[in-house]
Amino acid sequence: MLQKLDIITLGLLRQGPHTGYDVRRWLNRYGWALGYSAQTSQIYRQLGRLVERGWAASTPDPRGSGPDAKLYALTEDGREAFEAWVDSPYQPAERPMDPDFQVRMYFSRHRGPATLLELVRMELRFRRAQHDRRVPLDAGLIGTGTGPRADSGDADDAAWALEASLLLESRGRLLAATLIAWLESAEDRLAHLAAALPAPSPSPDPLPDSASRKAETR
Amino acid sequence: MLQKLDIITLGLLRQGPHTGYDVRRWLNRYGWALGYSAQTSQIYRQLGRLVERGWAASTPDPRGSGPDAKLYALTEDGREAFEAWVDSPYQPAERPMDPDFQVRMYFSRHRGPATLLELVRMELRFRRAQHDRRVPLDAGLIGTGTGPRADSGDADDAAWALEASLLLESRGRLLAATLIAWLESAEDRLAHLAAALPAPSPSPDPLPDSASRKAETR
DNA sequence: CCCCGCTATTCCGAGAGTGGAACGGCGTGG
DNA sequence: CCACGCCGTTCCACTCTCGGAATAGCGGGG
Repeated sequence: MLQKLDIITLGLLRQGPHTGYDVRRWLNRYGWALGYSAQTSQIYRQLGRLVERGWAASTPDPRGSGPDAKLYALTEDGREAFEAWVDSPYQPAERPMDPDFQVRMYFSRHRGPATLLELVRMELRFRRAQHDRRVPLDAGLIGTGTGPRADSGDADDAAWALEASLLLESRGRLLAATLIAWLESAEDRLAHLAAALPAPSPSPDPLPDSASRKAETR
Repeated sequence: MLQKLDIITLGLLRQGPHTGYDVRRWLNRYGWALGYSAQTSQIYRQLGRLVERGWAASTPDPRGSGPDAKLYALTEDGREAFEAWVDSPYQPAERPMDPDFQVRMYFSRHRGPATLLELVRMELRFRRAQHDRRVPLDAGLIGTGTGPRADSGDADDAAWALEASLLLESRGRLLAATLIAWLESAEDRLAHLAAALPAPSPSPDPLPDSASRKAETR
């Protein structure tokens, strides 16, 4: 199975040849929107893996300063593997905040609104069902039966512990509700767009180039 | 350094002896509030690690059905290691949705509101700063300069790609804003509670027992 | 003049996590 | 009676990820 970093590297290389450093810069800057980040070492390892699998090839690219850069470009196999992934079935992740969905959405967008609409709908269905299944935390705190409590502190402590847990639980519920709300509005938007332009076609877009360098948002 | 699962197992065992299955059940049920989940195999491995380090000891506990269960209990060293972690400095994670904060909050709650208040404030400061540093995604899509664009599709495609990216970006911003809002309200709440009860004291609380079994919320 | 930050890549050990599968006995509902 | 779900543990082969350090040359600011 293809991992997140597989997709990200393939997806970025699909837009044209890039160096490991380009990928790193892109991730440091925009990774937040995907909820993903990666160590430098990992990125280069990943690019190495792509070459091993024959999905990318690197050509040396001399730079004015420092060591030569390696420009990685997708091979035909790589392109095929990537497109095969886009067509592969999507299974929403258990953890709602995992990058899976965002990665899928970002790197499937060249297929047009209809594809994304389907994706969003699948995610929405899954998250709604998941949301309904949630068991309140306090049940885990209070306990409903058998075990005779060992040594519960005074009532104040128990009350405080419950309070704290409920606070934390509210975080989860709030974020889940927000996520669902966003999915709903995205569904709306995409439905309109899909109706407007029915024909999809692939097109590349660039990574941030060195001209717009500055802070790497670390 | 202690990992999340280290903390979770230590924190749960601190409340009294439990089997690997108990931990698994707890995680499946309530892990969502922490944004964390783990494979069964991993839990047992983790418990084994605790024993290796001398932080827990297991005693066989014959059950009516199936194989004997192993009841894991914290040792004195384990308790110390756990409390040392509670006192250790907290460094917010890069990725806002990583379980780090929630784990910290949940398993520090026995220290009382003041501790959590400090924790929440640290997290809040960090997330606000991070939020301000975000670079809009479209800058990464449009590109500002040097590289001559290879073959950009027609304007429609570019417009659509931007549209899709902005949609995804709005998800990130919305969730970040929601998270910050929650942190603010939590700060409020904790400030009140801390003012009300100044004296902290540790107290245990139970895992969900078998009486309240039912669905494991998968 | 010196230090810092940016570009750019490489290497490595350790262990965390994935994604199953296997086994067995009990109780329950159909 | 049979199937299924619950309880409970174990094992495995990877693969991914973490974290840090090392190297190097250039340019700019103080």
